[in-house]
Amino acid sequence: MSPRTTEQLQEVREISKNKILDAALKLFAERGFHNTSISQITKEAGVSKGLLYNYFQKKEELIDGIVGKAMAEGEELMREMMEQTSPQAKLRFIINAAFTEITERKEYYKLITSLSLQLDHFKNVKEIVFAKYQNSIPFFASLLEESGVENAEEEAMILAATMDGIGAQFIVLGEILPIEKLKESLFKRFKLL
Amino acid sequence: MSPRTTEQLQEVREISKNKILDAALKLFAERGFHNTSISQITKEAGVSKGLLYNYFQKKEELIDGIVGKAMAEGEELMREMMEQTSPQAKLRFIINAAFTEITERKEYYKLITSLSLQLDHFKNVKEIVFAKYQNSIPFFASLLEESGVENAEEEAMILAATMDGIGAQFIVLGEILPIEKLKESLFKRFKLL
Amino acid sequence: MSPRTTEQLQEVREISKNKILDAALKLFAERGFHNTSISQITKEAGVSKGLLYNYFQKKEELIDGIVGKAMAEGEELMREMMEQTSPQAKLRFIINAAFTEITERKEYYKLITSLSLQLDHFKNVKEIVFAKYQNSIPFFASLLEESGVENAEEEAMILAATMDGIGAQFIVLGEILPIEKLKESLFKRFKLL
Amino acid sequence: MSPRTTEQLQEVREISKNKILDAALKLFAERGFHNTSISQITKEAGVSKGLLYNYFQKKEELIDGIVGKAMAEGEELMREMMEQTSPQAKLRFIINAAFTEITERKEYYKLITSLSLQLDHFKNVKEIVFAKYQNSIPFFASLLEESGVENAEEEAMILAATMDGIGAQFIVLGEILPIEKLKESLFKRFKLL
DNA sequence: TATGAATGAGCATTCATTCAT
DNA sequence: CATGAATGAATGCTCATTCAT
Repeated sequence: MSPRTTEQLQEVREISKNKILDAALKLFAERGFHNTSISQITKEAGVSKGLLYNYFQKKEELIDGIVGKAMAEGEELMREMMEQTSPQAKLRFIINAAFTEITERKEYYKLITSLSLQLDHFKNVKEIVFAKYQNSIPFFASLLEESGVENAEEEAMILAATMDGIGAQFIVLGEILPIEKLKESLFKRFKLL
Repeated sequence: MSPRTTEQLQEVREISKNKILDAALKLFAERGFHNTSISQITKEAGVSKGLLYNYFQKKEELIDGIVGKAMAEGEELMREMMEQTSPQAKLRFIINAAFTEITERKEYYKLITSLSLQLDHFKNVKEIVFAKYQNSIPFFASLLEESGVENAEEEAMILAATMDGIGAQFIVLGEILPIEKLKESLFKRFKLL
Repeated sequence: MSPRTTEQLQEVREISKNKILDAALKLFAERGFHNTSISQITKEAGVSKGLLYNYFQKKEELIDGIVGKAMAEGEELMREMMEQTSPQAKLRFIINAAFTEITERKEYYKLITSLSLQLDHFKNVKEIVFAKYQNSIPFFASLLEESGVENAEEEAMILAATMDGIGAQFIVLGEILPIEKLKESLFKRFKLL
Repeated sequence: MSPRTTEQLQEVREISKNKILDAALKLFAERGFHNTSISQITKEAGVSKGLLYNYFQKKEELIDGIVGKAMAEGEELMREMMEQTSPQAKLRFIINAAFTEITERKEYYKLITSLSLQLDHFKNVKEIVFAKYQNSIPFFASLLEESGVENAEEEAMILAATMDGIGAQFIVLGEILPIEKLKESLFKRFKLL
């Protein structure tokens, strides 16, 4: 009855949006974007269709939200990484985190990978990913350089590609891929042991 | 008066099947599997819906045909590679061929990559891909070993992952990725220059 | 401002469901199940295709609804019959009601008969019909027995079969069949005059 | 090479037509008219689609052929019956034959019954069935009369209806229906033992 | 007579999206 | 802010029918 304050409203909005986004993420990861209907999402979120369309004007827009969340999590990881002291420790931290992501949140990782391949259809996401890549490479390069690796920029790109490749192969091949062995290989190769 | 001979019929069928498969490949590559309708395929192929369903019982079955074609092309490439004399030349050939595929037939490569990520939905394809991987790695390993690379099996897996990763990144990033430089890096790294 | 109450919603749903069921019944009766399309039903009901599928998950499910209605009407008839005092009056009531149904709602009766013959395809309906038969025979038998008919169970079965047969023949032959004369015969035969 | 005579051609035509009709009958009986496709029929008959359409211009026309066969079988049965000497024996023969048909060729009987209900869609068949009924009743009546049954015409109609009803119920209820007992009842009722 | 490739209208069904309440 | 009934275009797929050979 009593009119809510702007902040309260804002908070309510945020809660609803998150319920929806969580549900969408879960279902997209489990079943893919095209095999998930808005109905399923609203049911999973315990929310009406109308409400979903209050916050997201098109199904595709949910993707923006999901990628936003993924990016935020990435930021958080970066912060944790910065607490490491040596460049080697930082690299180890990143690689470990990536491998954990790949193996422990396989479905989610698969979703993000699939979405990346269809970036043409998700314009908003595209620039975020581009920026991410162009920021990361120089940073990794500097870490590698500090670690004493030559041709650091090239090596950084190779490192990034190799990790993406391992991730992609793990999605496809699953346990056939000896992923722990591959991680050790990487550590050895970049003198991180 | 008399009906066509079995060979004539066979030929007619083959032509129609190929028209359909070519159209499907083109559209799937351009727009993705889910964003391509049967109507679009038959229109592109200049053929009726009914005819498509004479040859392919479900939309998914088109994938089998396409992957079959891709595999056949792969076989052909393998044969060409075997004409190279030294192991280094063979590896160079493979890597060059892969990079050519990635850059010159980007849309097709993207399709195959997308499909791979959805292997769960394309059971028939799955085993083909698994077999392919499990045959390739030992073969690459033997070539690397003959080239004087240590830990050849591990390195073969890393090489495969790196190339897949470069491919995936190229799909996403396009010309931003300095793909020629990466190729040179690989050649250097595996002593193939 | 506020969403509709549960009761309002329930009512709206019931109205729509009935519009659809009425249209389906009419068209199925006129043209048969297989010769009636969902489009025709929704057009007749003045409703969208989507709405029909909100309430009935498959075309076959419409049959359940229709049979449900028929059964409900049957129950109502049974109640009216029970108001008759003598067993003869009860039997007369049932036979009269059946003949009225056959002649005055011929198309509907034809539909129910057709559906019965295809019970294999309408599993839900099957058990209802089975139960109906197995309950009715003993009841008719007891009425006949009270009326002084010997071999009441056998006679009840014969009576039921004869009435079904008259109904079936009326569907096929129409006015050629001297249905009033047949009714009189039945009444005479079972001493109901 | 040598041109066939008119009779030979005629014979070939008859053989093909019969193969098709047999296949159609079998499949319609097993799966129903609407659930049987022309493709299935031609496959079952070992014949091409084109040939089928040489002989039958529409799917519906197959029904004419099937009913024709059924009628021919009926004629044959009538001939056999006429070999019986007493009217009682003739009636017993007919009733026995009908019960055998119902129980031993259930699917076929079901098909004929279903078709009868849809006579509106199979115009050609309609008049045949009408004629059949109008010829049969007086004949049965005369047999009953000779057997000493009163109100023979009425009783003949009741007998016909009862048998049709038993048939219909057997289709629906199957073994639940004590069909042997019903037959005995009929024999008793019409003094045929 | 006989074949089967080819057609395309038509069907059941799905689902993103809207809007009155 | 929140609801869910309602929409209808679009989809994958079927099948009676035609016709060049």
